[in-house]
Amino acid sequence: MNIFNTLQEQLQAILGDLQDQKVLPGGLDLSAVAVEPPRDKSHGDVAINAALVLAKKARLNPRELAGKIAQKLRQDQAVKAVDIVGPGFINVTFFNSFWQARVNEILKAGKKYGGSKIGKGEKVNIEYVSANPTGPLHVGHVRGAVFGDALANLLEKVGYKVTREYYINDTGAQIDILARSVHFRYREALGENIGDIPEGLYPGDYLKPVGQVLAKKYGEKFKNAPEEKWLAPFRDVAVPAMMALIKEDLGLLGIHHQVFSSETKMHSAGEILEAIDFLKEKGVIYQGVLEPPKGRKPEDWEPREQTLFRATDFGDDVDRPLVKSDGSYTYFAADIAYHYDKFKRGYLHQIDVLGADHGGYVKRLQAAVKALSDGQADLDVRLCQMVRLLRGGQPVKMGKRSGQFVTLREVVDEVGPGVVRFIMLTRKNDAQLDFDFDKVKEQSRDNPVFYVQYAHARAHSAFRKAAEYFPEKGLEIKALTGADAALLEDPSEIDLIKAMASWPRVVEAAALAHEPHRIAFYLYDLASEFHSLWNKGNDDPGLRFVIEGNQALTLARLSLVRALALVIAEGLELLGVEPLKEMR
RNA sequence: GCGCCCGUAGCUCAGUUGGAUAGAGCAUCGGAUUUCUAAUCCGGAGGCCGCAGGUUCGAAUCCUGCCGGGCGCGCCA
Repeated sequence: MNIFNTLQEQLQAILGDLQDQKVLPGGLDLSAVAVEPPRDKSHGDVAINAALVLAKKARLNPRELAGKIAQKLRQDQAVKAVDIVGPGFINVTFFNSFWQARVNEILKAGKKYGGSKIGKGEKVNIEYVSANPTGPLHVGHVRGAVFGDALANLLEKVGYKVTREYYINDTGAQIDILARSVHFRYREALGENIGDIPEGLYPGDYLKPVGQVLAKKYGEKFKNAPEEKWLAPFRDVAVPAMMALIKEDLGLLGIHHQVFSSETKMHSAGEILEAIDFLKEKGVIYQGVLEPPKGRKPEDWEPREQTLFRATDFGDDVDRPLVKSDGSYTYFAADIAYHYDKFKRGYLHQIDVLGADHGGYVKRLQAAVKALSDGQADLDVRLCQMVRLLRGGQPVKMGKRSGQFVTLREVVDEVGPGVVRFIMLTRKNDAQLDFDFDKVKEQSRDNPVFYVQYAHARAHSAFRKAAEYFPEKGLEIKALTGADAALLEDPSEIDLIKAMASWPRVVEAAALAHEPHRIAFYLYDLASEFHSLWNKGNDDPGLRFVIEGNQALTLARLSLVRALALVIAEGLELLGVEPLKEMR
């Protein structure tokens, strides 16, 4: 349960009563009324702004209105105090017993704790990675991959029906380059000395196996044949081979898409034509000439009449071309068809995760979705900024021309999947991120992954310790739910419970904002709260979790620790990180 | 020239979608270890939230204009 939502409902009922009693006018807009944790702990447990928000419309003094609301709030037995502070804030403080009851609630909810149904089972399509199938994934792809996957988890947690999708850009110039590169490897596999792979082609060794497959399949048939003979069949072998590589790479991070959509299919199945016809009927396609972009030297600019989508009607800056001068469709035309396809498959919520260099692409995509769905569907485009790879504070050099990227596999092999995933989510997606190999392997407070994992491991350490003293007593959740939570009296213990009580609210807010990094920050704060409590036990042995000879107190405290471990584990799993029970 | 993102402590960044006296970590200074794992904790110091206006009970957050940085700008994908 989300205590803030519960209180919000209570408050709405109170405001309804006040309206019935003509204290407040009817038909008030209550949407701005917020129930939230105050920043400052001295301001109680929950802050309510209702009086401030409503006073003007009700023509009342805010403090006076606050008094009327407060009076009703005080009738709740869990409420210890209701204070009216400053201009009219209502601060609610609960009895310890209210917080103590939360522990059992968390244990009973188990893995479901923090989940909700605000998604109402609605379908969401989240498209991420979508790297060109020309080679293995490199670091540049990792952030979007992790971000998209964590966001998918998060949306599922709050009750959306999520589809993880990958759009395969399996056509166009770079795929032809792939096929040509593979042709060299094919000749190599036939025993020819090919020397260096020419400039402009993909030089990577990962294409050698593809060459061998082709050699086995076609023998010498295409060895000296003209390109138009072999280009298509080589593409048909190379692309699936690259997709297999990519899926394998993603698997290293625990990422598995459910749907793979092909750009080629958009072209060949006439889906582009269908989408454009559909838009034509709506009158948003026309033949026209674009103005050259201002300010830049339009050296090779020639005015040209082309087929345009009236994107400016839907918030874009200029209308966008759909057909190239050679008569084929633009990438954008295929993308329109693809998003139309998603709409037809019933996705009214669509999310695209793209690199920040695609920022200029966002408006036209949203314009397209708006046009295609008559405004029924929404598209959120999340842009992931670059990751700077460092080693000991120094940038890792990557020869872009030689194709010597640091691969996803290399990164995962060196630091492990959990570390990669967590660190990628320690920044907002649109902020640049430093990834320092040395730092992320460090085992200190500097390193948020270890800090959080260590808290989880410490919790399990307490269970192990308890098992020494109370071997006969089950310490599993079932036994702990019978513990007497009233024994949890220390302010630090109550603080820890409060932190855990806000977990559902954090999950909900992170999901709605499409910001999984909030989970990482929350976990860090929660871990900090736990480490603090742990250390109190060092200073004052009476505050340790395991108290020899006092089984009741030990059980109560272990129930708290168990709840903590549950929340951290669930948070880590949302991020796709495996919680560790031991870190020695 | 236009559009999007960004500007918060010396450094790296949060800031609960408009709340109260702006918070963490690093670095710095001082303290806690016969430990349920000190891989941790407690405390001090550190701020014109880029600048200037505006909106209102209330602005780091919303609006406008500047300054500074990043990305992008017809037939690449």
